Amino acid sequence: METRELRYFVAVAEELHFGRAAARLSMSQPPLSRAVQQLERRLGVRLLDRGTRGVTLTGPGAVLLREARAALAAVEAAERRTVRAAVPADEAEAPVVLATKAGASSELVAKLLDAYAAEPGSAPVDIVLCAIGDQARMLRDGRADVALLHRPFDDVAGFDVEELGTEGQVLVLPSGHPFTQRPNVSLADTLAVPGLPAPRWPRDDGTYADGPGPQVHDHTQLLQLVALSRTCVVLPASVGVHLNESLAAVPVLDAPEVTTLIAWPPHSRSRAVAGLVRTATRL
Amino acid sequence: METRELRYFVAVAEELHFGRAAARLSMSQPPLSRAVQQLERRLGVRLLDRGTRGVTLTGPGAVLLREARAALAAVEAAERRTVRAAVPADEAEAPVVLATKAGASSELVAKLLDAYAAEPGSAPVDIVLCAIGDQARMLRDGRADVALLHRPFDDVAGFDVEELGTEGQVLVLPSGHPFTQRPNVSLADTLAVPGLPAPRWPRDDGTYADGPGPQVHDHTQLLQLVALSRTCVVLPASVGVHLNESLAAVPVLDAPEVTTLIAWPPHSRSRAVAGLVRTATRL
DNA sequence: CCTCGCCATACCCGGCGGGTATCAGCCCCG
DNA sequence: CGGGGCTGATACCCGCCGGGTATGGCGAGG
Repeated sequence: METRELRYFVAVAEELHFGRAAARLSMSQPPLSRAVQQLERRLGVRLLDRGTRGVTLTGPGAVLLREARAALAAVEAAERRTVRAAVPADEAEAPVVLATKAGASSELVAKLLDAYAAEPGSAPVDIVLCAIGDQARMLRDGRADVALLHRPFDDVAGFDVEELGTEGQVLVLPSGHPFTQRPNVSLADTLAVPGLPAPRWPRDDGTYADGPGPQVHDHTQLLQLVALSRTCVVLPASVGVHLNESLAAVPVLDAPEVTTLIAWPPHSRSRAVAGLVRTATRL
Repeated sequence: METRELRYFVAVAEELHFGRAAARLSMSQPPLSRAVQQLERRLGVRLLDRGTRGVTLTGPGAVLLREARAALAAVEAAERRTVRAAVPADEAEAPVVLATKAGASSELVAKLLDAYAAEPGSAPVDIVLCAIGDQARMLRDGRADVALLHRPFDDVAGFDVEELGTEGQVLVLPSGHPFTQRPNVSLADTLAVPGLPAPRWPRDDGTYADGPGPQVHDHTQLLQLVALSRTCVVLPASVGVHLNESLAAVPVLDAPEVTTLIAWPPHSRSRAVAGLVRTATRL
């Protein structure tokens, strides 16, 4: 299988429409149809059910969609890491790229960067602030060398990780909301706070579930919407320390513990990544 | 980057010789040279140093070799898993493929298979006995669904794993060897047993290190060579229980503990794999 | 029953991947 | 010190295949 075929199939499987997929690929529809047919014939597997109203995935098609995304990410990672391994030859030092969630764990990041910079022989660190869920993608396709993730929210499958610490969660509300008088709440309470529907996060494919809550993709945006009494949200306790006066946090007693992890791609050989991980685990 | 280019580069990088690489790819040398040049030009990176006597890898070239192998394994896995997702539709049940080291942990495997078969709704299990180090490769490229590995020997990077247990290690000797009189030995003793050089295992690329010991690639072969007084070896204690009379085992006091793991590819969605893992952790 | 939307088919063309023949550098050896 | 025999690079040609346009078939909806 060539990566071109995988890209074509992924486009069709995501759009569920040959015409739109062809447009996305900047090509015309017939060669795309033909390429997918050839792929199906070569594998001996029907990947798509062609209805008269668009297309649906078969079971094997769904498997291939998932696997093809992973394979394409691996190919992209190969390309990026090769190119990045080449530039430092003439430049001063290869910076290591650390991906972290925008608006989360900022004091942890600051401490980590300070401690690592103090290490002898440490490399410069580029920080990339990601939208929610993007860190894993960046790590997978080679745009980042190392990332801070939060279990159970982020998908850590396929990475090497070290745990950095755990914390409880709090319900973040606009200040003045009746719940802010209470010493704590339960998870059940948080599911249906009167007047504040839960926000909707992007799914892996970038679309949003249906529902009343606002669509959000990063923490800054989210906290702003909470301050505007548009939504409320359960977050790790550490976000609570720096909330401004328009926001309040109430501990959620029975929420699952959140574990902050430092993650890196398997087989990473970078001395800088190793140093960063070692520093982080000693914090 | 197309997988074809990656396959070409990997062939050249492994052979370090365009002619042999071309032969391995069943093509002639000039198009192969051209393809690799195009790849280098497109990436803007020198991957190989062409000397008059063959070829050597540059730093970025070594990075690409490692990344390209992983990417190609991911593509192969995508293909295999897609095809395998298709057949069960008409067949009775999709068998789940369990890879395990030939000659190791046989009683653990037997217990696992019995326990899993007793579970309601369990799928048939195909056992694949691998040469040393092959389980990880089979798992990576989709030939196996789940594998039993041993840390720190096998490379578990990139898999999801559960620990099944740990054990010490023993030195396996031909019976009658003077060391068999001792209650135990130290790791230092095992490195230079008089007359019994350590065996040589295949490296990742299939070649062997230089040295006096015999070349081995699986446990059966290995134990036979020990019985013939050709070598001796440090192995997990569980192999000791069923040694025949021509072999003897002595505990190695300061050898690292060996952890038996059950491993599966990240994002595995198979109900059978999940059941097998659940059964294994309960043993 | 007609029409519209969607995917498949038919056909053509240009580029590129692959082949053969040959060149150019370097080491080794006589 | 010069030639032969490795090595990889270059030159050139050809056939296939990936891409384009035009059109057909077919089911859903009005």
